[in-house]
Amino acid sequence: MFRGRHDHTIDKKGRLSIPAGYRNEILRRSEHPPILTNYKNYLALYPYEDWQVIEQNLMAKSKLQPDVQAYTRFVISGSDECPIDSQGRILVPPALREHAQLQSKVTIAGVLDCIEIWDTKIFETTKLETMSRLEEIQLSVDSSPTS
Amino acid sequence: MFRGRHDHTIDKKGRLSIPAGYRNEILRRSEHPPILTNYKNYLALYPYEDWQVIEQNLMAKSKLQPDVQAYTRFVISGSDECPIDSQGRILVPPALREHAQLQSKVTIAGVLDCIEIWDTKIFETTKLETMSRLEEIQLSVDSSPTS
DNA sequence: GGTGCAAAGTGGGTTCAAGTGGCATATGGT
DNA sequence: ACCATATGCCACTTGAACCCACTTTGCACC
Repeated sequence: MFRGRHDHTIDKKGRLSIPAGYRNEILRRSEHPPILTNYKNYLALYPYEDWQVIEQNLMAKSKLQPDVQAYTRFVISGSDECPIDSQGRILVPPALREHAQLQSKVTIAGVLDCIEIWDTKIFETTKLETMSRLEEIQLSVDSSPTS
Repeated sequence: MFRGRHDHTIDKKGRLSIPAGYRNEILRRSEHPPILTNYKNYLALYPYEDWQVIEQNLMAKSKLQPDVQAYTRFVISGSDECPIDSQGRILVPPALREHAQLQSKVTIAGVLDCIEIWDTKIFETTKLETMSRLEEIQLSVDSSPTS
């Protein structure tokens, strides 16, 4: 399980060091390099096996649904293997860097089964937005279906 | 069960000693280090097993629901393992220290299944606010559902 | 009631590892 | 063959884990 928040910096070459704890957890879970993918305005890093579950869930959906097609295209075409180098860093591809607007200050957030990578400013504003609607969100979560 | 209130000080390194009684209770309940997490404007420390129940509930929810994502991100990225050191202290991570505005004077409150950690000033004003609406709050509690 | 002891809370200093930037070497394309 | 880019490697800095020491408080025993 991934938890916690770490504020790191991404260098001009797009290298980003993964917090040591997460790193060990990723290596422990799978031999394969983890997968980095895009979401709305952030990136997410999955241990390989966990990512496969996501792919299979998408494959199980009807491909005739336009929204399924669009979502699958978005998520899968925006994903890539991201091997961790000997210094514990990943190289974030330019396209993903631009997608998430990563410049220098980056916030790395553990979210149970994956690690999210945000521009720090965007993360902060998103957090404030969540906090301002917290009671409403809690009720919504409480009544939401299980997967 | 955790009860009572203790006023402690958090030092410049972010170390905070846990009242001896709570400490023993935490160690009695689990081998694993407890989990510290953020709420609206304070922190909460859970024995590991109790925290796992919270995580399991979140994991069971559909990850495609935006509100589930937002809530999970807020709660889990705002949480961390907080091992108790040999002097009975925890180290509060910088992000959490800032979140709860902990500077020096800290109030530690036992609240049944967890321990809450507040900036003393904020705790006091919140307490006054609660007292001023006490009858109203009592009625609301009385009519609220059991989980 | 006073004294001594033990436990709890607080502070400082040292060591070691994690994170970061820069340099050097390899690689690939023109 | 040369240049540009990417990858691997090294060194510096900062912060966390650990250890030790001091102060205060509560309790027990004289």
